[in-house]
Amino acid sequence: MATLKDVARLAGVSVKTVSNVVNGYSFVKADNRRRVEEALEATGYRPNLGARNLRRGRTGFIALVLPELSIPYFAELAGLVIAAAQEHEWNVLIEQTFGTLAGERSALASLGPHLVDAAILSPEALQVDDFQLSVPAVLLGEHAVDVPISRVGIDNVAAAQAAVRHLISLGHQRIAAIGAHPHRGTAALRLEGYRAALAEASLPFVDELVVPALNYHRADGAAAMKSLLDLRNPPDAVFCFNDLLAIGAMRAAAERFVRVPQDLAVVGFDNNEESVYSSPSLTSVAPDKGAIARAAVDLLHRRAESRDSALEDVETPFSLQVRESTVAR
Amino acid sequence: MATLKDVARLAGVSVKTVSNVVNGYSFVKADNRRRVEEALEATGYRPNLGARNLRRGRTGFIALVLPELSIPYFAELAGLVIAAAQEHEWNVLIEQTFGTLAGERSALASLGPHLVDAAILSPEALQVDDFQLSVPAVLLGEHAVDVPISRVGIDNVAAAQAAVRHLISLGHQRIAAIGAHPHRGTAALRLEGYRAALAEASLPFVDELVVPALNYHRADGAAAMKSLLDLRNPPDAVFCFNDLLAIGAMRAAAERFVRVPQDLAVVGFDNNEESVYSSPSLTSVAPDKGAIARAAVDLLHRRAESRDSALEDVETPFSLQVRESTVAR
DNA sequence: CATCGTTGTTCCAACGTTGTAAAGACCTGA
DNA sequence: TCAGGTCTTTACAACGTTGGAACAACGATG
Repeated sequence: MATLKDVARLAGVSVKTVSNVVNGYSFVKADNRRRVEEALEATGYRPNLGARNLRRGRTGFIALVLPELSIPYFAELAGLVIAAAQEHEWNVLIEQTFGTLAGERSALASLGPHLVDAAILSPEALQVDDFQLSVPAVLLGEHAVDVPISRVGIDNVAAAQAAVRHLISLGHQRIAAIGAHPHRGTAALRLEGYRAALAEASLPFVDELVVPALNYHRADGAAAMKSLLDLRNPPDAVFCFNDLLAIGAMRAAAERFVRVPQDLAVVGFDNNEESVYSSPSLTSVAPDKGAIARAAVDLLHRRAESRDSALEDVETPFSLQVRESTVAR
Repeated sequence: MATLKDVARLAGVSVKTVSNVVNGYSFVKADNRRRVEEALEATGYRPNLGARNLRRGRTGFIALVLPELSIPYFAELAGLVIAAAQEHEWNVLIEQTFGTLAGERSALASLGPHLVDAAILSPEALQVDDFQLSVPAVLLGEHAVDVPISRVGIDNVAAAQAAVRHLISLGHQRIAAIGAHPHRGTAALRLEGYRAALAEASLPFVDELVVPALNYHRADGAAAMKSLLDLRNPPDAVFCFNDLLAIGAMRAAAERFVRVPQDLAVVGFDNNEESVYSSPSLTSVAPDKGAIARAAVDLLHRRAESRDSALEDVETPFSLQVRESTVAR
């Protein structure tokens, strides 16, 4: 592989002059510039990014720490983050934590400042003490704990409230929630939104209608739904804290011959592509994932350029996509 | 951030001795080793991978070039590749091509030997001439074109044949295929398997029952299914070349009040998690994605270590997961 | 006591790049 | 012609690491 040295020899100039041409430095004589460009072409020179970054004191990578790529929300987000990072000449290094404390700790530990210039984190279990970061970082979703790191995400309380309001406006009274979680920050906020919507409609908050879910996978939604259908007095609507739970819930309902939406209305959260094509298609809270990805990457870029580190809290927009899984009673 | 120099100063030894300790060199006096280890601990030293790799002439990264992370098959695969790469101390750099020729070319072009040590490719449109690679590579799926690069994947002909045989064994006679594609290697092979299964059962190959799909997204499956349902004599079963097409097809069928599986049996390919929870759940060809990821990474590791470059063609196992979308007529 | 091999440590160079400073070429106007 | 400036190019060092050679200390051997 050709190096600057090779190009320089071929063009009959110094290494630095070639470097200057490559980096678009203005003051290069037309004649030399032409010769260098020809030599670049002839050798097929490509800069050694490792060496360049070593010299420049950066790595050219940002980390994206997320639970699992097999969760559609994170897969979609990862794709958008990669695209956004390209704008700033960043490559993305994806670390999976599988939502475990150990996984998240080890991911964070591996993030030396040598490996990445910055990090986007989507933690689920981390404690305050764990956030000893050596690079600029931004949290996605919500502050699981009170920690001085910037954040990008939607207003989870308002979004959950909008979802439940929608159910209430359709005439549902006995509305369940699936996805309560002891440590997850977003879960607490969505529950808060659920509570608020019930309260403003003077509907009672019923303990047995709030079902926890540990992993937010389809299987968890199915299990939770089964337990709801086993109640003496089952719900007529259910708000799931993500689409996978909702898909699992709809599946469980179908297995019990409970019809969605006639017997049971279902709302999800995340607006996965999958939910547009399910039968019935799923009403879902739709965060603007592209906006989240861009905001996170841009924020890190600003942070990495200037050393100022004011905390930011970027609120991205969301909407409610109404589909077949919710109809008026 | 601490460097070897800092640690050396603190421990009162030379930089190289610290390097030796870090790299597990045997001949270090117990006393020095202890002091160095203490200093490493105290400074929280983490090696600068960029510098190490520059010196060692490697990058520590492999590229994974795929169409889109928002396609569940590739998202799941990416997660598994990341896990497999970790075993060899490799990080994974994901490049999305969106299945376009331009995207694939630019991804390949950006793969200088400085950026990655090796590459895993899942091309869909590349031509023979494009495969001028500067690093060891392996193709996933199938050789789109006849090119001297190793490959990892299942026997697509046999897999498709098994899927269609299954439909035939259930008594279906008019079996459609969705997913034909002019350039995609796997599409041709799956079509071949479809043909073979029909032939061995002495069923006619009917042109109008083979529907092309350009992007293998859910929307393409829905569109294709609609065109099939518009036929004067619609099929009683359909074999889709991936699960997304099948999900779209099932959705389109539902919109026309065609019942799956009673009126129409559907088989997919890829065995996405999504297909286990759809209603009805989807019968699907299940490649062993973990085996594919491991085989690809291991192959590249062998290739990167030793300079020998024998072509390999690794066939990974698959199975047919029979679910609700297929029943006997 | 000289020699040897083993063990342990250090010095130097190099990976490919770019910032800095300095040197060289060229032009302008007096 | 020369001083003073503007362009243009170069030499050198450095980023943090490791391979190799050189060197030093040591006990064992003859």
